[in-house]
Amino acid sequence: MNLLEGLNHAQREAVVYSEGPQLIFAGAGSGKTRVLTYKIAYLIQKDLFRAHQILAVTFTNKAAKELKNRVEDFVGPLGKFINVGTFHSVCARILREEITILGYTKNFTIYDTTDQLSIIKQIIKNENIEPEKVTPNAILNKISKLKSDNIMPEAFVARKFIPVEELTERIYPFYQQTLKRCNALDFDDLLILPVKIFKKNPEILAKYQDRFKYILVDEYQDTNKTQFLLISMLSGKYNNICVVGDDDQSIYSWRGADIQNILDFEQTFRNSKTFKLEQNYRSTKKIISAASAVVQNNTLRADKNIFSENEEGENIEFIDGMNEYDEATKIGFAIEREIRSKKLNFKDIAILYRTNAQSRVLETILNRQKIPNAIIGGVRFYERKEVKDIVAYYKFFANVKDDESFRRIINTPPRGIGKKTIDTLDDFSHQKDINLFEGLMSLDKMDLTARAKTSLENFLKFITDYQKLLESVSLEEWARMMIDGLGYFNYLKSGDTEEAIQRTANISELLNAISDYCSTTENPTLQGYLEEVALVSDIDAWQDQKNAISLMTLHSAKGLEFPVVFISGLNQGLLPLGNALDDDKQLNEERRLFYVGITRAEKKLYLTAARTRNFRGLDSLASPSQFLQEIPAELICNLPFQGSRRNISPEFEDAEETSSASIAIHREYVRKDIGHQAVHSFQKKEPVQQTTTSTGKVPEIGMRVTHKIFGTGTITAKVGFGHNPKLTIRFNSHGIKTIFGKFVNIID
DNA sequence: ATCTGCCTCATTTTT
DNA sequence: TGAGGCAGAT
Repeated sequence: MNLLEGLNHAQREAVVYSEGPQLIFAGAGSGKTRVLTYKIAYLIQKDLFRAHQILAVTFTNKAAKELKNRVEDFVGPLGKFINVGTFHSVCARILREEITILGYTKNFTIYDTTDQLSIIKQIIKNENIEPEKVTPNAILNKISKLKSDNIMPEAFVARKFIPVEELTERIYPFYQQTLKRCNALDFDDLLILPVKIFKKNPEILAKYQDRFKYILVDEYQDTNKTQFLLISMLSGKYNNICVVGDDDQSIYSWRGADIQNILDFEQTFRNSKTFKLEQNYRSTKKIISAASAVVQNNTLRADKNIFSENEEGENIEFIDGMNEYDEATKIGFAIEREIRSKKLNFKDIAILYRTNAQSRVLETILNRQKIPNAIIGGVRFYERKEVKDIVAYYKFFANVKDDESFRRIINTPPRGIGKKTIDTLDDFSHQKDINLFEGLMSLDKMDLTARAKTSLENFLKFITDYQKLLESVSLEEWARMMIDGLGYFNYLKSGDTEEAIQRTANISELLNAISDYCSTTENPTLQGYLEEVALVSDIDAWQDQKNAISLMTLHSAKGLEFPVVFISGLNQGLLPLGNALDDDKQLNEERRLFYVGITRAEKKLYLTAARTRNFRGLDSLASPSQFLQEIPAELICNLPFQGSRRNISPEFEDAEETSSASIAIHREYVRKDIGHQAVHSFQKKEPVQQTTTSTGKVPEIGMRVTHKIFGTGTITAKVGFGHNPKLTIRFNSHGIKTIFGKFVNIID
């Protein structure tokens, strides 16, 4: 088969070029994956490189798998020898071979964010550091940021009088030591340690330069400095590197991605050649026009002109809800209409949002409307308590130096080892600078009660027994036997409560996943399984064959496409997100995120917003996103809030009153789960009850009041004057609400 | 040692 | 709103 058929001119040029560094600017929907696949197949077919000499780095494991399969379609079984993976998984593979040179062992553990945070908190405690209103989270973010810039503790100097930096300077060295003592790596270590090894050991670098003679990197706009160093080192000898990306789709600067990597490519890699794919095959003309118009508002972007020769298409549709429930309900109705009129399947439709928290309301309402839906992300399977417990055991068996897992399992299920005993062990180990498990080995030297000692000895025996067992039975069998030996099912109260049933089911699910792993992997190991678990992304776990509406964040949607797309929550403060509002750089990134969202849509795009939203239990006014204005009016129907309504005007305040009252009523329905009808009647805009008559008194802070729905409460804040100011009220049984004065009665 | 309930606090996106 | 931390009860 001729590989070059079915490619346009620009795509063909990009595929065929193979004389050195190559940058492909690939606009959204321009056939990027196609070019990557064809290019790899071309390199192999033309015998320019052997399959195993090619390294392709993708953004998700799912994309890696797809790429591999598609290459195999062209070049046959040979294709499975190409090296494909995410930066993190490729690096993990390198480290499994080379890490001993840094003093770690090959069975290292990969720590997740919870583990990282826990370490920071312990350091703060152990070193008696006064956290002066800097959260552990802020420190962790700072450390991660440093690591993505390839700055290790010894190279970091804090700027004076910047508390986060000063604290980080103190904590970072301890943090890194702790990881090493635990034989554990965080996500950033996976990238930074190979760089460290390559720098110090040219012979090891040379080995990998010869192993990976041709390197391709997808989504290059989202690489950070460490990733850049990695690929420039690896490609340093043969200079065969091809990167693909789109600066307009850079959405990961918050985790260190540096858009400069792609913008500077031509200067950094000498004799490079740049290609541009500008024709979009995915979306209608109207969608592309809207996307271009929006992104044009950004500064600092490479010059490009994306166009579509597809049909004109339908207008973009704006939907306006009273509140987020109303917004979701209207999305549901629109989905039904789309499916009926265009004979679509549920899986042809996606709802995108800025934050995971938004999925809850959408899910509730869609379920009520009986629209099958699947949430990607949110509370992940491996984050659930029972699953984390068991996985912590597995992690500990794979690497007994893993103190974080040790802490988690030492008394779960409860075996009589309490806080005091653990503190003793902790102090002992900390003083001797050894792992908790090593400390446990010399428990005779500790000052403990006989009872505590026995409990610890039993635990130790359990561990050694099952360590031995692991050597004599298959991983799959062992995984189950270990859980049985623990009595974990009993601990879950083998029983009838809804919760226990769910948790037991999750453990079974976990065992299934292990069976799956064992039967699809050539040489299954505990450590290999754990690595897979640590590096799966939400999208990797997505079962796209299922016929359901997909709900996911805009970030997760990168690289995907759907005939019909809803972008929800187009409110100021949400998209763009709150603190991006006064920072131009961040605002640019939010806009790119919106751009990514728009360009996921093939045929029809809906943009939705709500007039009020509940934030942390507080109903508050929401104004439409500034991005809506950036879409040319002729491309969109029902654009609201035009003219004077942009700013909060008296007219607008009225709207708020009615809606906050209806929200209260609505929410009460939801609470009582009268649900279905409630939502529909809400839809029909039942007249709002203008209930209470004013008592004649002016509400003041500290007064007790009653409300028709929320009962009694106390006024804690007031905005405005007279009989009808905006009040913040702490209700006895409904928490804090913001309500207008005329809806409450003052108690004498 | 373990459990319960109250209080406080909050950035959001993910490997 | 909801998770996590902590004090006090069992």
